[in-house]
Amino acid sequence: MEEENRKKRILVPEPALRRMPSYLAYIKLARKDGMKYVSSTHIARDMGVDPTQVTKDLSYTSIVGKTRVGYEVEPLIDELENFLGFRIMDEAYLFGAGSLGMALLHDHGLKQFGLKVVAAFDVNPEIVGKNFGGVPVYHVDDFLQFKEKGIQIGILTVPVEKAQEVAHWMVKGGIRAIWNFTPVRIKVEEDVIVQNTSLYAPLAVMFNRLHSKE
Amino acid sequence: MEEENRKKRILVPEPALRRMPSYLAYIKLARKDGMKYVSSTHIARDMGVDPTQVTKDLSYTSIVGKTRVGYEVEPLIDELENFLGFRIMDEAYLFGAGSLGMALLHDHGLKQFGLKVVAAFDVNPEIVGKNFGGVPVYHVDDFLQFKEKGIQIGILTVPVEKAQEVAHWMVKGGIRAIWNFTPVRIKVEEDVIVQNTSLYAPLAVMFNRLHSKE
DNA sequence: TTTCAATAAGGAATTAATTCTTTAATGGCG
DNA sequence: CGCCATTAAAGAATTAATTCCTTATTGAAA
Ligand SMILES: NC(=O)c1ccc[n+]([C@@H]2O[C@H](COP(=O)([O-])OP(=O)(O)OC[C@H]3O[C@@H](n4cnc5c(N)ncnc54)[C@H](O)[C@@H]3O)[C@@H](O)[C@H]2O)c1
Ligand SMILES: NC(=O)c1ccc[n+]([C@@H]2O[C@H](COP(=O)([O-])OP(=O)(O)OC[C@H]3O[C@@H](n4cnc5c(N)ncnc54)[C@H](O)[C@@H]3O)[C@@H](O)[C@H]2O)c1
Repeated sequence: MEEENRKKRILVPEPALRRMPSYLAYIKLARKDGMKYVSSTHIARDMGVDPTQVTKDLSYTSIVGKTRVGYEVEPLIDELENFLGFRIMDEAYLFGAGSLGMALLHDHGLKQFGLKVVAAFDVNPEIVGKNFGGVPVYHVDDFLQFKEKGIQIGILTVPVEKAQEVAHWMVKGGIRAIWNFTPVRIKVEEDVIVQNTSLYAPLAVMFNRLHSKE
Repeated sequence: MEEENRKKRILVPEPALRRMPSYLAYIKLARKDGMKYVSSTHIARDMGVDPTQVTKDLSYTSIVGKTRVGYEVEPLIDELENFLGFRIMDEAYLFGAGSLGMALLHDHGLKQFGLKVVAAFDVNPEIVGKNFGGVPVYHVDDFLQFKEKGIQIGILTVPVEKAQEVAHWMVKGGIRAIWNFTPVRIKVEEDVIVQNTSLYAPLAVMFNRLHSKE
């Protein structure tokens, strides 16, 4: 029983987690409009989703709503940001400081969501040794020396044909969670977390839906 | 019966569609390595997914595999690209030519996936009237004049507080599919396709999984 | 030639996610 | 004060997605 609990802990469903930032964004807009309470009904109506889904999603957090009025805006924002991990600043390494990697390096938004890139790794001699927005770029071969720093998150923005190899290297150097921007899915040890962010995957869905309308 | 068919046509599951580009990327790598055949077993092993899922996903296309050897690489790439709509060039308008919008405007990758941005719309007088990489920027107020062009796809990269309003405007001007990059979900007519691409949503999942490991 | 291991593919079973239903609470209105 | 409409929340029912199971096929090895 206990073993089961440890292995198959009840996780928050991934679809719910992925929707939560959209609630957060909505509620922040509501705050800007001076609203004190928001209800799942209103959230749902404005976002075009099912109201019980909003309720259920929010119930995974420790937020409790008030019957007849909904959720109090300020505490809801606090709780959501905490729950989603946007309030604790996690440090991360970036692998592959090319056009996408550089964009992320300069992206102010990341910090707002609790992620701070503290170093980048690349192979290109033109950028290794330099600094970009205060973030130093090292040669990827030297990465293992950074293992003791204990940083757990790695952003993968290398060319697709290097993705698997670099992912392996990342794990070897202590990375436990990989934010993968390459179009391929990488194979890593089972306990390493991978989140794929394929920019173009939504296009496949969009085209399919659009074209299947005749 | 027929009515039911029209309304609730059997669609390819969205999760399957979202995975397909990753198969495509993988198979292109295989081709580069000179492989003539790939099997779902190998794809699955290398990508760390279930082999029957690969088979089932590919079965939504018209591809047929060969027992004992797998799928022929060249036809599989052709069929996948066609099926995903990456071979037909769709034209699109971009709304909000800010930092993200500009990046997409200059993104060479888009064309590779069958999307061509032919015009952008903004309100900023500093960029309205100018050209960026051959793409003219018009004032968003003038958008309705473009309706007759019949372009169906719109990319939404305006500030979050303008998202709903601009989305409405897009639909009014004939847009039938919105690629939404803002963190909020927008509400539009039921027959308008929306694909949300929230860059930071995967972070929520990653943090949750990482932190729930104690 | 025969056997065997690897495979696709269809359908069944299972699991996950969403939507529906019911209940209880309560603020606002008459 | 008493009703009513609105809401959260828990659990049931439904639907969607994934994984498992079975079958038939076939290239390669013995
Ligand atoms: N550019 C985009 O808009 C975009 C969008 C979506 C996805 N992607 C994906 O992101 C990845 C990177 O794209 P990009 O456009 O930035 O490519 P890029 O070529 O501009 O950048 C890749 C970087 O990785 C570095 N690199 C190569 N081998 C390396 C190694 N072994 N270790 C560390 N670094 C290494 C290169 O030196 C380069 O700086 C690709 O897989 C691409 O498919 C890019
Ligand atoms: N920059 C990023 O890396 C990033 C990443 C993920 C998501 N986003 C989201 O994408 C959106 C845009 O981000 P950004 O960083 O490019 O912002 P930005 O402020 O740089 O750009 C927004 C652009 O929209 C224009 N605009 C404003 N009102 C408009 C209107 N009514 N019609 C047309 N255009 C209008 C502005 O003039 C500006 O050019 C935001 O919602 C943001 O949350 C941005």
